[in-house]
Amino acid sequence: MPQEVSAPSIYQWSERAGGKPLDPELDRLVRDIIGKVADKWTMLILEALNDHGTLRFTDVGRKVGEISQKMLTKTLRQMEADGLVQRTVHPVIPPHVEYSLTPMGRSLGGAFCGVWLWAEEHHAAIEASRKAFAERNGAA
Amino acid sequence: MPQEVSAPSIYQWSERAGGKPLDPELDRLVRDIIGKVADKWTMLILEALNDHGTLRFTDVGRKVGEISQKMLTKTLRQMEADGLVQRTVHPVIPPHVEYSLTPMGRSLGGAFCGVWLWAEEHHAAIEASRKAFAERNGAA
DNA sequence: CCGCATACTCTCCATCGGGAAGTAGGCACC
DNA sequence: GGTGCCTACTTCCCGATGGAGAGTATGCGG
Repeated sequence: MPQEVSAPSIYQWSERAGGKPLDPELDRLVRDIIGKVADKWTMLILEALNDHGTLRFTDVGRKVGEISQKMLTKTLRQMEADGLVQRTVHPVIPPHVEYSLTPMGRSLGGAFCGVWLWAEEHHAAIEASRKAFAERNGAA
Repeated sequence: MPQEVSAPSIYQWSERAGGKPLDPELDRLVRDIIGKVADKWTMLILEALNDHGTLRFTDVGRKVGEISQKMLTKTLRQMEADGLVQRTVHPVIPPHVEYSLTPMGRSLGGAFCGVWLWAEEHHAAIEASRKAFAERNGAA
């Protein structure tokens, strides 16, 4: 896939950021962050922890619903690395680990709020669009 | 992974939606939508089309940067099905296909604006957190 | 005839996620 | 003593997905 190596990417960002040009390295970093956090599981976990405060591993899974232990582990670990959640390990057996949002995690949850609202407002339109698309394309 | 079958999921949504209870079927639909749109490529394509208006297939790819033809095709198709983009086919050879945002696509782009801003504001903190996490965990 | 353009489609292969089960180790109960 | 329970992961098998690269159709121009 051909790729522009000139300013358009910088132009994009400068528009959104109100005129502040960003260098390609920062551009890559922001994309990496988006690639990590703009993710269904991250969003659901942010919501679960935002709603309930501090939760243990299995409780996070319960609140999120329908997530494999593997994805839960993976996502929580990424979020911990990114500084979105705080993981507190108690030195006991059985293991006792708690997760809670950091202030940065909470602010990301706030940023995603509009997206959740958008999905709720537009679900009917999307469903209708999908139906029309399927009919136009003779899907099974 | 155990899963709660009772009200908590409804409780979550009702909080965000300001008291409006949602049924499990709607819950599932909203999650499906989030799973489809809360996605790096969708976000980047939304931005590219928002910035540049109408673009041809290869131009979308150029503006987005570093995306495989396969992912570009797949994502555009999903967005078309969801009603986020309009795909206009001209009956010519070589093929001439244009993509542009629908009003709904534009509104989703607006909803994601806060997330982009968040990533730009917090990239340094995330980078620092990742570094500290790597040191704490003896990563290679 | 050959090369070019475009918007996909296809192939090979590496990576990732789902589903299910395994693991460690203290505690309670029989 | 043996067994089961608990928790937070880790591991295994296998199908799904994405990356890289090339192929495809077809009219036009040199």
